[in-house]
Amino acid sequence: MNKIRAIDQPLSLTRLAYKRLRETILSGQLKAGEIYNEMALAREMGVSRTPVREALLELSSQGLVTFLPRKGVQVNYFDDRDVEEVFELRKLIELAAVEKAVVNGTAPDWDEVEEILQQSRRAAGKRDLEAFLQADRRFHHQLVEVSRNSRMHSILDNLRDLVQVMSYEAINRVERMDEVVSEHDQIMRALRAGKAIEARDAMATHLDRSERAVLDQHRALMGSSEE
Amino acid sequence: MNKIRAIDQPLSLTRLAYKRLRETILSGQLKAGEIYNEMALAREMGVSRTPVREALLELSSQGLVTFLPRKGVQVNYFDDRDVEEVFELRKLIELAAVEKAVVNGTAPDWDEVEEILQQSRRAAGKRDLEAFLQADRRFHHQLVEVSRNSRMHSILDNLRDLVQVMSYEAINRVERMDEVVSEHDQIMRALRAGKAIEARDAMATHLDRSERAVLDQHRALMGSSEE
DNA sequence: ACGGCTTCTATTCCATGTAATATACTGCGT
DNA sequence: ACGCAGTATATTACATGGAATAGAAGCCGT
Repeated sequence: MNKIRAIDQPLSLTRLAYKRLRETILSGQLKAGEIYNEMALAREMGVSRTPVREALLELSSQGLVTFLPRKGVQVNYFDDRDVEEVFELRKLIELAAVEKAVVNGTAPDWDEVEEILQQSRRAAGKRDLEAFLQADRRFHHQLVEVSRNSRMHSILDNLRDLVQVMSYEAINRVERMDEVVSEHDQIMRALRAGKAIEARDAMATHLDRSERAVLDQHRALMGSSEE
Repeated sequence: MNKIRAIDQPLSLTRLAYKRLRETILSGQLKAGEIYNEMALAREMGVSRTPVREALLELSSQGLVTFLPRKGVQVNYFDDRDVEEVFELRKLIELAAVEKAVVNGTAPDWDEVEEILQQSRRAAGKRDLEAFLQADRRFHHQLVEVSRNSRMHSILDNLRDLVQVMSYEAINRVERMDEVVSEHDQIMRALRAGKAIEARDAMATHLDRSERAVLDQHRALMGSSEE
């Protein structure tokens, strides 16, 4: 052990504030485009301004909020161009990841992914959006996991956050949940069969469809989110 | 204009502290592995602890420093695995970027890149490391620029920072400077000729060689940077 | 001499105070 | 009624104060 990686910072108010703020943004409780102020946020969570500000700083460098100098902190909103940029990156990373996964993956890895797939299938059956999103996230997460590149991993996590705020309710359409499950299934089958090209193609199809779903929703809401 | 992007934050002490700290790290003035403390850094640059801390927070989320809870802030050091991770990502991004560049690039774009190449050639001739690094950076920067994905851009900037601290003096070997110029030349020629595959291959070769140069230097210094 | 306990110190982490500033509002003059 | 100036207010950006804690150093007993 000659390397000190990000040490556990078990409970720090900054860390806590970060987690809570991120969740409230991802869940849509803090609305995109709205401007909030540090003091109010701090009061609401019962800590001082400092840890809240530090948490917001981190969220800012992840592209979730923007500091508006003497006005407050704005939860970012996204246009079509943003969606395209994010999905372009996801394709780069995740397509490469599945190809690597075919080489690196072992049976236990596949069993793990299979288990996650089961969870998302159950969640889709119960129409449990929260659980579904979580399982969906873990599925993609796990595939990048086997490619063993921690930086790729954290970039992807960030991109997933962006996708989630870009489209909190896009996936809510019931058909899409089932579609996603079946698309994941196809990826999984190709992976187990060791077919790199097929796996890659299946992932590409999946990401393209997800992108389209997000874009369609954006268009549907057009005009309502203008400032 | 319906989109407020990162507003200019013209002069803020935090921004200023960030720039200065980043530069001192990239230039090796703050040494990898060493632990510094906020107050001393703040005193040295004549501001209070707050802006310095906020700057360090940002550097931390970019992976340049690590907060060690009651000890100080450590400038990150990197092992072979880190080098591999970073270059794996660079390849993903930059190879895709050159392919897109062939499609998107216009004559003015190529002229701009050519101009940058000239600068790096001159810098290499004069053995001016500082100027060379800057031109080298601009070269890669410009190629990603034409792919018009701002997020890809900022990720690449971050990766370049990491490469620079991983190997401040690696490129110092005079042969490598000349090699780099010639490798860039080859990429450039393929781009102008509109040959996507060749451009991609040339970039792949370039990145592979750069990675090797960094790894070689790491191996050469083996043992001296152990803690 | 050495191990364990205690004290001290350095440093972050969090809280709060202060000043600058952009925006909104109010009132007056025309 | 409308525009403009002046003022008030809300909010950050920055500074500083206070508390907790991890690690080092010293001390005592054996």
